[in-house]
Amino acid sequence: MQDHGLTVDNEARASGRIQRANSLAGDVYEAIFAQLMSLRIPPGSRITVDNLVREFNVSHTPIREALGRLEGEGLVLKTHLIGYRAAPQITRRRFDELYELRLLLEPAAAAKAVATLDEERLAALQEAAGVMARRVGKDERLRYSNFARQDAIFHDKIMEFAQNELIRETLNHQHTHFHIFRLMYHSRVTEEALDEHEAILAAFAAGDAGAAAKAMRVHIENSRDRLLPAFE
Amino acid sequence: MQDHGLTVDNEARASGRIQRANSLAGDVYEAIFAQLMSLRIPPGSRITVDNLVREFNVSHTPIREALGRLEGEGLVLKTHLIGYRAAPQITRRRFDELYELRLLLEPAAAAKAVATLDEERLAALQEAAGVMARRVGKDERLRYSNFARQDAIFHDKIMEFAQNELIRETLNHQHTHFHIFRLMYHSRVTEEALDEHEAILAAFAAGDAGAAAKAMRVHIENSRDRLLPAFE
DNA sequence: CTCTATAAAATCGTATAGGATATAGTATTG
DNA sequence: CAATACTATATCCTATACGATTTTATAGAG
Repeated sequence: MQDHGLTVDNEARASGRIQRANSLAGDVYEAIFAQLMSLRIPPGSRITVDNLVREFNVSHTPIREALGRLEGEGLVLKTHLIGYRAAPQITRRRFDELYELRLLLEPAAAAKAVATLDEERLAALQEAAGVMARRVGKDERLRYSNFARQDAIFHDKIMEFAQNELIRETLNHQHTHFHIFRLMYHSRVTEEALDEHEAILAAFAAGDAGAAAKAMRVHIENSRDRLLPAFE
Repeated sequence: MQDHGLTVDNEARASGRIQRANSLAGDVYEAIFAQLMSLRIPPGSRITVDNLVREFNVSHTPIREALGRLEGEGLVLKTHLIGYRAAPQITRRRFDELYELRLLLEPAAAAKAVATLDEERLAALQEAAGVMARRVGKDERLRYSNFARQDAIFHDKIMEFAQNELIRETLNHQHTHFHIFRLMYHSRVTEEALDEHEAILAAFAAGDAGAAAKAMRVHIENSRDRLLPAFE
């Protein structure tokens, strides 16, 4: 048994659960994915198999398989006899397209989610909205990172309640690219974003589908406008 | 040089174009993809690496890489120590979700496309609408296959004119799954579908965005209802 | 005859070595 | 100094071996 730096699941073995350890290829996939999401591999940079072989202490085979999978997800590009590289940073055009997509899907989802809400779900949304974490600011960078994560959860929870897994997956997939973009130009936490989340919550609490859709639309449009300066 | 059965590009060599032959992994990917799309590998069936090794006369490495890519695209699933298998047939739930997604995106795209139309584009749509090929029926199965292809082109062209590549890619990606579903329960060509295409065309020709959106919505809803019996 | 347990076969996952080709940098030559 | 040739590096692909796991076949017990 070789010692590669990837996470191993000892818990599964210990707790008598079904023993189906992850494949090495799967672990490698997650490791590279994490590096892409954390910008340790910046957009557009080259990714060589040999470097990963040295870094993870793992053979070529699982690495190629993992890179293939990342290619299929569009997070990594491949050129024959050149090699792999991280997907380039999002363009202005792509940015606009993404927000157009979000505006078509998320307000409708918000409206649809209203019908499925109960006490418990509302509470879950309330927590995810990040209203609590509002004034926990010390390290600006860390604070932003928390905000980004909570924002993602909030939107995803709404998608979950809207009961369309396909749309939810589609948006989550796009979110990975968006996440990287947002980290590159990591801004500060905007109080407005939290206010907008509260506005959406209020519409949910009131059970007003139309208001929920509108609040979501306003939120997304404002979000877009807040990020737009990154392209200048 | 080994002799595997995969397509090689002699044209590139002949025509003095930039010489960048596909990688073997790329060829293998396309070969497997084609087999999935043509049902030679039916939904849910196992895909063993060794079988592909024998079939293509290619070593493990490029095959694993190609399978990884297909996994990333969701066309193939992998279970550790069990192996790969083709993605299962679409469920009723997924079917509904897909049509909900289409209804959110395609009518809006149709409306948006209207503004970009000119003579040339209208003609392209007219051709793709399949009005011409209406009465070219002999072999029912072949005829349906033609219809399916033309239908896909028609919808994609509209997405192209709507100028949102992200949405276009998203729908195209889903279409691969849909295509497989439709082939499994391959029905007959419905004259109604062609009528609906003409209705969309008429709205386009009139430059009426609202009517285009509505015609598209009606078309998608009818398409859904026509396929629904497959689940009973 | 059915069920269980063991053994054999098939498949997957991993690792390693090496040949072929393309790119890039360096050195040599005109 | 410029152009060409060569070397080093990196990549892709192949081949092969072996361990681990699952599946299948077979034999024995109830």
